[in-house]
Amino acid sequence: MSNSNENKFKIILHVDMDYFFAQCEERENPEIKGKPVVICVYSGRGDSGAVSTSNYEARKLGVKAGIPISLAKKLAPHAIFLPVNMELYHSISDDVMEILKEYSEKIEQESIDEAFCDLTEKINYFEGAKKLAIQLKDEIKQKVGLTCSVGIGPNKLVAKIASDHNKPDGLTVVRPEEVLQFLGPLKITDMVGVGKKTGERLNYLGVKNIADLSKLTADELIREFRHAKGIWLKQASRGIDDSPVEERSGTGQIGRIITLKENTRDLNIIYDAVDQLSNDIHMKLQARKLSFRSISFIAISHDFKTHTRSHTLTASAKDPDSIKTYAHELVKAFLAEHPVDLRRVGIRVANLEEEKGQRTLGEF
DNA sequence: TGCACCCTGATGTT
DNA sequence: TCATGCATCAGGGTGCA
Repeated sequence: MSNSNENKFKIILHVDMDYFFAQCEERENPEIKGKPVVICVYSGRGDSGAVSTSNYEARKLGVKAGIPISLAKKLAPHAIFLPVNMELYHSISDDVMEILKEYSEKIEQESIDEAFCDLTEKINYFEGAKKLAIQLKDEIKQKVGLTCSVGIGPNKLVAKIASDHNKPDGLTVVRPEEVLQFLGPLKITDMVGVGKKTGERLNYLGVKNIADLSKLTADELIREFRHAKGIWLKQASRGIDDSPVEERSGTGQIGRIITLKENTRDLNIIYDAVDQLSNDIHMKLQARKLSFRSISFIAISHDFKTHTRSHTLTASAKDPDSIKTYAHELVKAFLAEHPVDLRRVGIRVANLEEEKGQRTLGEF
């Protein structure tokens, strides 16, 4: 079957590193392999915190991303508990992305451990793409020492669901004519973009799997989820997705959030924390030569409610003092309105702009 | 009235 | 049960031509 002369579908590959953070740690300390490994984000309140991710041995015991560390310790008392080491994971991620770039110029890094690769121009039939995927998996295994799961489909949506279909160390190829058959029996929460909340609402409508979802009319879905999401669900349920694989120009926002040592509304303690976050944000902006035009203060109160206060500047800024000054104003305004103790505080900058003077010659 | 932008909270994932 | 740290998105509000 030839694609080049018909050009009716694309060939998209999605790579998803298996239990990434935990696998990185296994590579660094081979002696922990085979034991349950739990990667933790500690909040700084003793053993309090949440599980970032875990390996399959730990998952079998019920230890999965997002659960409290205290619960993880009850479920898997003999597991290896390690703090996150983002520096290591970023460095390994860079190595994987370098390999991926050898397979296509068109790649889109989706997160630290996932990426899309558009093979349409490289290969014109799915069997060839499958051979490339086997080669890619092997190269990552040899050079980086980690396994990954790969999905291949006629678009990003299907490729991503396919990579998730058979893990770890899996390879799933979904040809255009197999899309409906592949998606139909899957749970609605297997669909990218359908999480717990949306899943519950769909369950309420009698939808159990993607085939059920595809039977609902666009009107019914729009009535429940409003226009944009309704249309998207209708299309996605039939495996339709036109979004291109494109290099991400970087994130649209940069944020940092921390948990305070104890719940408080003491201005000095909150200012100290906010200053520390502002310095971190400043360093991230500097590293990427960006300035910002809007800034938010994020407050999670003692009752775990999230609140935000934001401010948009008339001109962009980048210096640490500006971040701190605006952040302090937002903190004051928030506390004046909310008589609550805060558990976590965060700062986020958005409307990011390339620093002036960083333009390339081509733009002149 | 339509549009662009802003602010906020919900959501998804780890 | 106890509950991190990020990013993205959608909906409602507001101001302006």
